Amino acid sequence: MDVQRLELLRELADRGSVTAVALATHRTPSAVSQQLKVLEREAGLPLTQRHGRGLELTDAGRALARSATDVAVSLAKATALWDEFRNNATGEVSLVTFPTAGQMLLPGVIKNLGPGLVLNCADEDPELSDFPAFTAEYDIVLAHAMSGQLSWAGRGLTVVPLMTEPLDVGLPVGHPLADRAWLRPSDLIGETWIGVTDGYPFERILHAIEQEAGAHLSMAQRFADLALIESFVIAGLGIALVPRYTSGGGQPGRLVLKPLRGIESERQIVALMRPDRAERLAVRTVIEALRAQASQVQLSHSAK
Amino acid sequence: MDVQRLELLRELADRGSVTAVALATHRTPSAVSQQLKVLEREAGLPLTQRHGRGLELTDAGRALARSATDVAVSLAKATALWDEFRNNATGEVSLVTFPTAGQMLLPGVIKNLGPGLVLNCADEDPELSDFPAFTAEYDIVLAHAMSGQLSWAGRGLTVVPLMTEPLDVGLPVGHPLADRAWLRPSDLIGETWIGVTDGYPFERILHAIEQEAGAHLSMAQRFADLALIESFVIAGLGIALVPRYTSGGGQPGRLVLKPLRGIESERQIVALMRPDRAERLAVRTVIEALRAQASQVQLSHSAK
DNA sequence: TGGATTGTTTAGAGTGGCTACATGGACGTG
DNA sequence: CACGTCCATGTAGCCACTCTAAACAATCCA
Repeated sequence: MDVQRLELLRELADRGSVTAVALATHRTPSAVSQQLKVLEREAGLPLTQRHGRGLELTDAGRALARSATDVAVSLAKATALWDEFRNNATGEVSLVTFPTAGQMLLPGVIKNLGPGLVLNCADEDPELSDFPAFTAEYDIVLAHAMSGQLSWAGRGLTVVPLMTEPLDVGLPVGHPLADRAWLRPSDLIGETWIGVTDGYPFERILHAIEQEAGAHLSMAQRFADLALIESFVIAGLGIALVPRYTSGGGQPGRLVLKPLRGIESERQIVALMRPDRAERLAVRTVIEALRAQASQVQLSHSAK
Repeated sequence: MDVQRLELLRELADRGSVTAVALATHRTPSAVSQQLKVLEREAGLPLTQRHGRGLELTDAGRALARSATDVAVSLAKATALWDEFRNNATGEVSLVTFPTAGQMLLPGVIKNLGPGLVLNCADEDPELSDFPAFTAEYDIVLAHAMSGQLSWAGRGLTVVPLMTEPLDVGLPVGHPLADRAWLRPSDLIGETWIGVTDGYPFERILHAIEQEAGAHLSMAQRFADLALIESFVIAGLGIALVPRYTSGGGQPGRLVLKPLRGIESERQIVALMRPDRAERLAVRTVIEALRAQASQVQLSHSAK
């Protein structure tokens, strides 16, 4: 049972097509196909079956792919170990983030990384994105979800919580509610809202507000981009739910944030990784830096 | 980091010399040496160092070898998984035993194994043997030790307890103590003893008897072979400590066994394995058969 | 039906690990 | 102290394995 072949099977489980695996592993589809065939002959039972013009795993194939993850993890632990012996946390680490988390965390993280450790970042619109799917492509995936809503459970991914960020109600300066210390769901009925795009995690909170207050919120607009939402709020076109630490960056002093009481209103920001990648020393170093930066952000806000 | 090379390092840790590794892996020493060199270059730090005319591992090498075990284990789990899918517990399993355990367990085990599963057994005199060392050569090592005396701890081996066997006092028919239901250490002072060879596990019990009774036991002979000891006891030349389930096989009815009270007098029989080998389906099947046979032996004795 | 996409086959080329043999230290013994 | 032995390591060449390239087959969609 060759490890490389097992790895190929695992990639197939993650990516779903021979061509995708070939692309990801810098091989031709032919090579992948041949190796899978050899693996199947060794196993003595079919691991894949044709489905349309594509290929899918059998139950045996899926089970084997899952155990291939364990192999990859222990192998990654071994290489991490010898990286520690050389204390050599170098290499490239790739990361995707959704915009606000990137703006809040990444500059500080990159400044604090030692030489030889290169962090390649990209951002991806969270609106329609399936965060776990990105773990095939990137070492670290920054994701967010409402607390208690574990949208990435059960896929065998490593999840590292980085921080929880309160979601406040954003108001324009001079708004009637702007001199309150905090707001309750019932205060918010009758206001015009700038909402988020369907499927966006915040939506759940808005529903909770409606439920708690026993009335519907009138949703004037729906946007995905936070800066856009804020500019609407500042312009007096409505109020909106905004994350506390990442709002008002562009136009400070013109947006008032009020905490919500009566319902839990916060999002959790986590790092998602394939378990084997999570073991790499370079990756672990970046994760540590992310956690440090996150707690620093939280600290500096609670100090104010 | 190639798995095969890691495996070679692990073998080196277990066997201590390049030549031994080469012999065990059906390669020439040259091939082993070359691969270790490649591994060292990949690691970027020395993993071995010369010691006399031989070779020994550095700290880094040892650490890496240890993590190589984890890799081997997860790999073995993977192959066991697909053996389960084919429910194909076939192959060869090698086993060493000390004589009495073999006589007690192996015939029944071999009879109950399915076709295609070949169990190759050997016996090894336990007198001078370092049981853990045999795990390099055999898949399963049957070992015994006094309860509470874990002579094989801390080597990263898998230990499966099979049974605990009481050690009784063996007496010739007609001996003055032979009509007692059980014996205490103080009863045994003044008797002539047939002892075991130095270093044999039973010795500890004899010391415990001396300690408890506050007197020395007179040790007439010291033998390693149990059948020899028994024949001396039957001939009236002394009394001896004998394992309850495996004694009297040759000459039934001429040896009387009496349980000891007042000190714990039993040995524990266990199976020792390298953790990766323990995961193989064929090995696990044999272990299951051993446990079943062991509990059957215990049951049939307690029924009498 | 024709083009696009996806997996598989075949033949050929390159790489990497193995064997065989030779070399060079380290130990023990006469 | 020289000799044989034991052990690890170089060197050259061979073989096996896995990759690429290109043709092929099957399916989907327009």
